[in-house]
Amino acid sequence: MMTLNLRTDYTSKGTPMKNRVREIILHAVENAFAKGLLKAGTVPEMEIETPRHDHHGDFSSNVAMVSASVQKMAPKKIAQAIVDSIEDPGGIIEKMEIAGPGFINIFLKKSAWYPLLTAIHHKKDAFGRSDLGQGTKVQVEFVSANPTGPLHIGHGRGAAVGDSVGNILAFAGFDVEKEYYINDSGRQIRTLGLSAWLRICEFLGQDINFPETCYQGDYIRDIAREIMDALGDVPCLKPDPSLDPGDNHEAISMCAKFAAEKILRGIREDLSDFGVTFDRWFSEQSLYDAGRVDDVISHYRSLGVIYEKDGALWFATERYGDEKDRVVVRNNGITTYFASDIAYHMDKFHRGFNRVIDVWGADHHGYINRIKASIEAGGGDPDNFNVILVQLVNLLRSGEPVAMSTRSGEFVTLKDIVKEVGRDAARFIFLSRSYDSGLDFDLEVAKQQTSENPVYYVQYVHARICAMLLKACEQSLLTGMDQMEDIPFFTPHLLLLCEPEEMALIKLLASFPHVVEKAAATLHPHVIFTYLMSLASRFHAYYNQHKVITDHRELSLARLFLVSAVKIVIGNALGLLGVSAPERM
RNA sequence: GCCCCCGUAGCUCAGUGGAUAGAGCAUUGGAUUCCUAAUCCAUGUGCGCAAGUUCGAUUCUUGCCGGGGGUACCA
Repeated sequence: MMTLNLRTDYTSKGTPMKNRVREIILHAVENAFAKGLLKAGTVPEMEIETPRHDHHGDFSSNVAMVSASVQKMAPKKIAQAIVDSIEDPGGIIEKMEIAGPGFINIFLKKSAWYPLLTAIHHKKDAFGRSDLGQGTKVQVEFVSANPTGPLHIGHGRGAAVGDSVGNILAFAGFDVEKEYYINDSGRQIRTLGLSAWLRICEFLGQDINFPETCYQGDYIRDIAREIMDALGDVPCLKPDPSLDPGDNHEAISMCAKFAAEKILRGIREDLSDFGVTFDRWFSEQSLYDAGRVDDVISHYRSLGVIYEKDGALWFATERYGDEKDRVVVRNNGITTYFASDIAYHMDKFHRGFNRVIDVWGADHHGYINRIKASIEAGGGDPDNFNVILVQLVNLLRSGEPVAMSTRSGEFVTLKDIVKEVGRDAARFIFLSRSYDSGLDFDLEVAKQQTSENPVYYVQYVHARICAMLLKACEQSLLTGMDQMEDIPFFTPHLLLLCEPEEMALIKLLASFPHVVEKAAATLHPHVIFTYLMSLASRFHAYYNQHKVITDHRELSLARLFLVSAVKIVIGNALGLLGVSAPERM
């Protein structure tokens, strides 16, 4: 079974330019049918693609090749018939060539591209938006770390991915809600309470054997002290030599509640410092309190999907493709996490989400099938549930692995990382690779303000352009920073933009909406990263080769118009990744 | 054993059913009287192996090899 069984019924609108070319080609095929150059019929599924190489044109179509079997003609002859039938009322085509095995390569006039720059200035921070999602309600749930300890670097990657996927989907026309699921129920929370309680007893002078299964980190001691300060007068928190500390259930549950709330506040704060906020924090305990878990169990029991065996209750997930059936209530009467997960995911769909996306660590992949099974058994469509599995992060310092052990409590927290390397650098690196691959995160590299660090490479573009706009203002080329965005009253002579580097930049800007759609359709934020790197590279090359502000006033204005369009797109793309676009560096 | 991810340049990784597979780092050599050198330019015998589908496969399928993660009445 595919991990990411994506819905494919979101059709890309493509870029306006690509669509115009598509229409011209399709019209030419119809003409060729009418003229009898080709056998009339339907046009097979064809593509208008952006070729890798400039000398293959601005766009290229494989229509002749995919038509070969139907037409029973050589692709090149079909291509010739189509090219001979082209009509171009808008006059956007410079020339067409038939190349390779039968590609039709289309070269557009430079003038065809200029309106795009105006469009970017009009749309500003909305440039790149689309209605791909058509308002589909989608929930992205991510991080959802248990409130038993601080967030670590793996959570950081999940946070960056989930937040960015949410941003991208919203930009692509989905109605997005971001949610954090709090596992505030169950054994881990009890263990947390026990850990804190034992530390308290230790402080109070009792001889304690601190079990390995308890949380070892120093933060537990800090919390224990806080509990003593805040609740020291509560009777059950007094030492009682006649009672084994592990049996003081009242104290343990009081400590658990206090500790979980304290840790959760820390998590919220760390995420907020990381630039990640949620629309909703959903408590697992609230499902139990509302009886939802029991309801779900009895519901599925009545459907015959949950059955009793060996004193436990089992969910028949194997019927729906899982490896084996799974326990929902153990023979000691305690529910498993799977039970509340079923109720939780049912609740998501009941809340009206048409699509549910969970971001999990890759070590949880075994859960996908059972959750899908529970959705299908409940009459839902498991394809509306997607799991993004985020592979592990290797934390390095100058190429050497940083020792991390959750059990000993010695690990670098997300907070530490953000403090050391900064929010922008951390987020950019987390999103620099596909989450399908493991990620090396080197603290020293992330900290460096040099070319080795991609975040500065991209942010520098934005800062450089801002500096230019400022200079233009000082020279009275522009009357204010807003002037460039005041398009209805001012459009420079864009025909002056005719350098190859300028055309390359404009074409790259034109592809941004398509890049966003691709990122949204595949749920892959690194697509935005890759785009940013190539746009930044194009810009820096242009900057080094051509002066924007020159003695030639009209040319300067046209170039400022171009680079401020670059600034807008860089800003929009960085925003999707949750990275800031500084005005100076 | 079974499941998931990965295998592309010395290293870290993008990418694609098609026409000459890219970037960063590293190496070596260059560029600044000039809008920020956190920059640019030059520099490369690489798609793990083997079958299959296809007009065409690095891309899709299967098998194998190698790395990582999972495989509890744990979370």
